Amino acid sequence: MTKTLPISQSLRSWMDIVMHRSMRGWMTFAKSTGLSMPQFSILMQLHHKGPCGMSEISERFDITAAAASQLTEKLVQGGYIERAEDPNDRRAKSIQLTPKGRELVEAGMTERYRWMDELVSKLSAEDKPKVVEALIVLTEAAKQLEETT
Amino acid sequence: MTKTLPISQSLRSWMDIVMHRSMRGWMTFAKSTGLSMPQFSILMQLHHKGPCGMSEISERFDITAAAASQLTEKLVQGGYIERAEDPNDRRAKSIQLTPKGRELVEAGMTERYRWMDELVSKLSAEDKPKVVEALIVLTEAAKQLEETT
DNA sequence: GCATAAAGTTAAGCCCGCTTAACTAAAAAG
DNA sequence: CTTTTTAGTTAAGCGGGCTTAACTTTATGC
Repeated sequence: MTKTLPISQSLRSWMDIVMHRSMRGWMTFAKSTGLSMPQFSILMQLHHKGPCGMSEISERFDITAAAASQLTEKLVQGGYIERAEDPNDRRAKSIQLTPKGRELVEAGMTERYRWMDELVSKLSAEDKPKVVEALIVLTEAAKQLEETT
Repeated sequence: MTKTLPISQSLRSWMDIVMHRSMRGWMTFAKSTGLSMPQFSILMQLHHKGPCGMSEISERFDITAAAASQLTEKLVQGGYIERAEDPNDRRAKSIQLTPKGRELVEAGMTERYRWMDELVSKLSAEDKPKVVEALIVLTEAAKQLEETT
């Protein structure tokens, strides 16, 4: 009867606990840097997807071009990103992280990873390989889903 | 040499992809409700931890009592929460979700769960039991970690 | 080549979250 | 019973994000 405890339920439990934890950690870190969440989110986006133009920022975050421009301006003045001219289209600007920006993002990730490492340390030796296997499967599935979206 | 692909790395990959996805989903939903993120976060907190007083809000979100008071005031006016007097301590107010508030939170969760269900549908029949097992192990470990913190 | 569209920027104005400071009311301490 | 502490509210003011509107500059369509 409980042979296969519903998989979706186990996923939900896991995600609930993890999201709660990570979300708070993320916001706390963002606040500690003195950056607002929108600003921090832009840095994260640049880290994940690499350099991009203004228009992509406004699309991604669903804000007007004006808002994107103003947000990035503050990040430029903070020294976290730089605006370069796109040689192919001189209207466009290529936005990318500066070393300082990259450093900050990585510090945030490190913080998040610390919790994960503590989590791993709670696992028994025999559980670990199983967990690794499952995580790889899940990650693969998630990537597939990203592509189709 | 690659016998045990580092477990922490597989966890990180998984978390990276999942956080990115969920975070965006969460903010998008919050925005669609017309509530700000701080407001929405308070509703989520109430849902997870149940009714609480003002002081707990300000502690949790690391804001002053004044800020907490103003934020909740807006949620009260929106009809999402209600402030009741604590009979034991007439200074204190017990804040809790109204049906409307609960509905909204649950709609948000449903949205998040939809993605997970799609994910599950990508898994092969033979992978599922393994994944369930691993998730249970991970959830257990995470709970242990919560307690000690 | 000229009109139109596209990529960004700038400024004015709005709402919001947050803080400090001054306050009310109830509980605890003495 | 008075003093002090605790829980919460209110108001003034700051800075931030966002929007609209007006503008500049570069690319494209015909």
